[in-house]
Amino acid sequence: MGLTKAEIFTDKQNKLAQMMKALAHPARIAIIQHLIKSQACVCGDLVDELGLAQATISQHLKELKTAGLIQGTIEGTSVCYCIDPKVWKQYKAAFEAFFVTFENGSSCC
Amino acid sequence: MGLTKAEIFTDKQNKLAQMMKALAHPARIAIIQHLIKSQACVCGDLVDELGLAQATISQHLKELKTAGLIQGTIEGTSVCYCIDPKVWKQYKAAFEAFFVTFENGSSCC
DNA sequence: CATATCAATCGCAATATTACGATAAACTAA
DNA sequence: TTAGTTTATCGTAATATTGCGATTGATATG
Repeated sequence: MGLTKAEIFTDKQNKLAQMMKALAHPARIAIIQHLIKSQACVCGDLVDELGLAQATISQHLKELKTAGLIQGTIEGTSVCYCIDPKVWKQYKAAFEAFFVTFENGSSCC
Repeated sequence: MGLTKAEIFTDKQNKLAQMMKALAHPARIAIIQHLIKSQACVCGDLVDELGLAQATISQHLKELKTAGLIQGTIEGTSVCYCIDPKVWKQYKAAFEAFFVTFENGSSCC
């Protein structure tokens, strides 16, 4: 079916899965890392950095924007992207909260 | 195309994206959480807990097993699943390492 | 042995994702 | 205005994911 049955899961489960999904592609990881590395705002040189077509990059940027992880401000003809620190912290906290639920456990089988 | 161009990204980027993907579905999140909650190993009652068909649960379990996050040992007619603490720690470390790359930053645009 | 139970796998249908060329929209500069 | 630059969007093709019914294989139990 390809259609996730979101209604049978909790809001938290759906949201966490959505967060994971936003980062579940190497291109989006690479975009985030590039935005972080180049301290200042980075515009369209992502196309040169990664080996993907402009349309593809734009699509990934859109997904990251929809996820809230990045912001884009128009600057002349180009657009300036950067991480949204607030959302970043939320992601970080959500991931930490998830991973902390299983600590120092030993496998039982 | 639907085919990720893995060869243009680094190993780390591909691996991290793969990890995210393994958890990028509410059913898999729910499975993990259920395994954690019920301290002891839980076998086939996942089908009763979540509202998904047996075949679907089995498929998600397989993906989690492929990701290394869970182990399954046969116990009579049923199978006993639990988290692999070693891999869990690796995931935790990888996610932390990723999120720590952007700290106390302020949005620049 | 026959039957019941549990989990994995197969096969299929519906939908989602990834990628890209082509085009459009917005702005700059000449 | 015209041409050039940059990014978004559209349309399309290839592939992946999700979900489930049906079947299979393995192991109990009568």
